[in-house]
Amino acid sequence: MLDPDAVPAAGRMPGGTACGDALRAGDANQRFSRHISETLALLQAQFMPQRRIVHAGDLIYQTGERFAHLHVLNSGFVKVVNLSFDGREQVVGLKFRGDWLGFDGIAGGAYTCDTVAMDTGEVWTLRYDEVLARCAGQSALLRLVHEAMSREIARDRDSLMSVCTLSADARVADFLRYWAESLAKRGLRTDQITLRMTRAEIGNYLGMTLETVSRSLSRLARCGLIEFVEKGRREIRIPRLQALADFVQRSLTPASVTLQ
Amino acid sequence: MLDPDAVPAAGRMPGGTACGDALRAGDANQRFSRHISETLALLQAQFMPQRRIVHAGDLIYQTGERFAHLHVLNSGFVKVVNLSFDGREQVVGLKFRGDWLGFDGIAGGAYTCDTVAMDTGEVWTLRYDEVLARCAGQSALLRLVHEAMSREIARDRDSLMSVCTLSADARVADFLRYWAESLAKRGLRTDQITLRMTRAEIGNYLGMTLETVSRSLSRLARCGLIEFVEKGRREIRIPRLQALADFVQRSLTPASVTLQ
DNA sequence: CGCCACTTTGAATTAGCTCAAATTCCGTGG
DNA sequence: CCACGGAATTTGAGCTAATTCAAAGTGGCG
Repeated sequence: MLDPDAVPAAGRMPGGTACGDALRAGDANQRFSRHISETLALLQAQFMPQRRIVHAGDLIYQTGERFAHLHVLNSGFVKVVNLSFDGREQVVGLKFRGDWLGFDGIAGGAYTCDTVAMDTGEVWTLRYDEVLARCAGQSALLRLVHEAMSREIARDRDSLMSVCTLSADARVADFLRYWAESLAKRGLRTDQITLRMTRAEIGNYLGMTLETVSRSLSRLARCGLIEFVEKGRREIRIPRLQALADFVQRSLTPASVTLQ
Repeated sequence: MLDPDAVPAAGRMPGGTACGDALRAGDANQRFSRHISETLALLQAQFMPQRRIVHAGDLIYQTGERFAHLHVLNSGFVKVVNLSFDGREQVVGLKFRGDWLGFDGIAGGAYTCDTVAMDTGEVWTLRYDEVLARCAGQSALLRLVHEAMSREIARDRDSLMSVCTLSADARVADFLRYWAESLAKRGLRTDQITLRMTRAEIGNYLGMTLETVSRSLSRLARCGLIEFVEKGRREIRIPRLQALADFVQRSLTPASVTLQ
């Protein structure tokens, strides 16, 4: 039987204690949260963006649609879905408050994916030509846009690494960890998260079947890394976020400990 | 036994003939090739970039290194490798002439991956602050940089989709198709390509083992989709690029035809 | 209340992995 | 020029993680 508490602070930074890491992470999250708020404030002041309330299932933009606008998520959750012309659908990204949408359309003049709201939220829409024009005068804005694109590139690579190197259980654990971390960066609680996706969507995003997602979640719950909040299995408690991260680590050591 | 010629023009655009598609693709490639040349000319004129010759194995920049420069590949081939702190290595991208390197470093002030030359080539290095400064005055440059980032985002998503939705054989076929297409876009011949990567590197990039890559290549060769140019199995002939693309399509239809 | 979408779990199957051995290629030094 | 050694590749055989197929179970909502 696996004891998730056995390896409490799997050594990342040689000198750092688990507590120290947590504090530092907390600082970083606060900084990021402030960064988001400042970004939104700046955009609001500069652009008077068109605001739109979206509900679960609403399309924000669509593959093939002519690109003319960038969007910023002020609240809610969005999934990014790539469609191949042969009919494959692939969830390729998740977006949270403060994230930008639509960069994919810049190069070809048309969006290359669908973006779908997974919950009620507010999307701000900016004309790209206006963004470009103001970037010229305002280096702060320019930096901000570049940083957003850069983050997206780095995040996409992490996704690929996760899919390519982790087992199904570890991928699901890492997905939950990522989701919780994204909430933490926005100043939200992370001990309890509400998945806005079905098992099928999660599986699609992680490159596995919905049954495997379900089994992995059950295994993670069985050994106490997560708990299902009664009634509805979309609500998940994460008693110790670090334990999830540790599990991902352990799952790829040679002397691999597995869930049971 | 699979006959790859059985489905010569698997319907993509309803009204398009295979020939028409090829011509249109040819046009697009020429446009892109010109676009690259113009980009390089513009950068050369604007920045007098520092030029550096790299050889196979040379590191262009490294994970953790302070970010201050963007790079543009003037010639050669580069792989982008993500390193996780727990020691995993993941090839997350391939770069060709005209591609930019280093966007990942913008957000955090430090590069988040290694970039390694796979062949002799020339890298141009630009100071990021200088790029920013000139972007302010020159909308053409600004557009250009944004387009490069946008392309990278779109491409990364395609990678993820490929890994998540395709079988091993299809993934290898799609990898070869992508490589050939990248050459085509740069005005190079695509009927014969020299892989600059070992089976292990390809497998890492595609999320499979080196043995599986080898087996898939053998299968693709057995049914005539590719041919090994004698002496050394790095050189691969692709008699009909479209046949490779068709194979990827067919491999995911319900009535799936498989290699033998 | 009953339908429908989602989820869980089991059993059988399989694609891809691991381990192992043989082969080929290529650079190096005699 | 050829022999040697290490790295890369190929191929086979057995195994296993994840898939597929199937059958319940659960919850939300009209």
